[in-house]
Amino acid sequence: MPRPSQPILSRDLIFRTALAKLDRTGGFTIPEIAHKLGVSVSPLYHHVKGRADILEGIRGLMADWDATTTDLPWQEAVAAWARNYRDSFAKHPAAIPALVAQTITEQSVLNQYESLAAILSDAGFSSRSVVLSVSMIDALCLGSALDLGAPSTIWQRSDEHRSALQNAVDNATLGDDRAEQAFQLHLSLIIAGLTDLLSSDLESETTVP
Amino acid sequence: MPRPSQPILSRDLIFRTALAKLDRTGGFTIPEIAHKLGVSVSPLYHHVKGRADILEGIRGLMADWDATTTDLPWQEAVAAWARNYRDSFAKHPAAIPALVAQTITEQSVLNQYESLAAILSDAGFSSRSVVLSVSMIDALCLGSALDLGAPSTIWQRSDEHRSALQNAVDNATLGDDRAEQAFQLHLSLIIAGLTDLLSSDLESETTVP
DNA sequence: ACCTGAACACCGTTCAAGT
DNA sequence: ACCTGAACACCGTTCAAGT
Repeated sequence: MPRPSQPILSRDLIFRTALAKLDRTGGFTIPEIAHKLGVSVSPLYHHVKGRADILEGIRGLMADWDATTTDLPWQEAVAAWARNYRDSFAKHPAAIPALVAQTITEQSVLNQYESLAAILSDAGFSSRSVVLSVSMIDALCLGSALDLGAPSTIWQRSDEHRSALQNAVDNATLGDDRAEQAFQLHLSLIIAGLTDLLSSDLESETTVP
Repeated sequence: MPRPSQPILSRDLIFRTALAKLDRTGGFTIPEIAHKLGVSVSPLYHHVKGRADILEGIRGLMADWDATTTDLPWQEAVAAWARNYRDSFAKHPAAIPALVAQTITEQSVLNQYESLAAILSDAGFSSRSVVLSVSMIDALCLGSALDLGAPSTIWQRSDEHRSALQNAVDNATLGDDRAEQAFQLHLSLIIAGLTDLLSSDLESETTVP
């Protein structure tokens, strides 16, 4: 059974296979991927540097979003950015813990942060406000992503003993929408905060006539 | 060299040793802990169920906070809760990725969430508002903790090419305080949002006279 | 009860050797 | 260039056997 002369492997194929395994089983292993692709383990290392490289490739797959929807008011642009980032995680919740443990090197993702900073900067935010805003939006998206990827056991009802939290969960009738609605509200609070930041930035600018 | 009849090992000792290694090197291994404690590997399993058990033990050590500072207005109680939770992570940034990947089973931590829900519930928040509020505060603390534990590479200056984000970071003069100040502002925004939630909860209550 | 030493079934990674 | 097969240095976990 000779191998086809067409190359079997590619970085993209390896990344997609790993992401699929991650989605289905919550983890992946180099031997698993090799087996799935019908090759032995070592040729994989001809295409990727190692496990960390594969994880960064997966990050790139997930964050591959459509376009920088420009020409929007900054509030909407920031909201779209955050929603997009969170949704890219939401589609692959099982991948989140693995990604979150690893430093971002994937250029496309770094570019996304850059474009967020540009949106704010162009809107007139001071340097300090840009840094604080990006930090908060980053925490929002990562925190919400974790809530999706490994939701706290606190949200699952245990009939052991009545508690304030359990009662709230039972009565809230939010169901599966809990994480989504919390994200939406959280995002709107941050945008309101950014609006205030911008106002005081513009005020102190006029102080220097 | 006979072993002392005094027991050498204990769950607490194992947890502390593992946390110390985690703090120093960013990871730990069962053989490493055994070696550090001067025993072989297997007796560890006489005290802990396995690696996951050790991680939960570490979570318990970290979250072991002083007291439920009651008798505070709910805004301050919530702020103290969040600060306490975040700070407990901040002291052990290297442990965060490992903890965040694992479901919480440690009872003391679950109790903390419970006490947060009780604060809100007692203050008059509706069930829905309690669930949304706890979700947001959870995301805030976890997101900020990750920012501390594995800060994005975006915050490190690379002289490659000028960018909106790099310029902002260079000019912001926030330095090491970036994560701290972002957390503080973020927290105040959420508390402002909770205040609004409570207002509408109380309004709709009076609608039913 | 608490320990030792050895074993098991895995990892990720590398390397000589084939076509 | 791309693959095979085997090896290496590790893991986490278990178990018979000692005291």
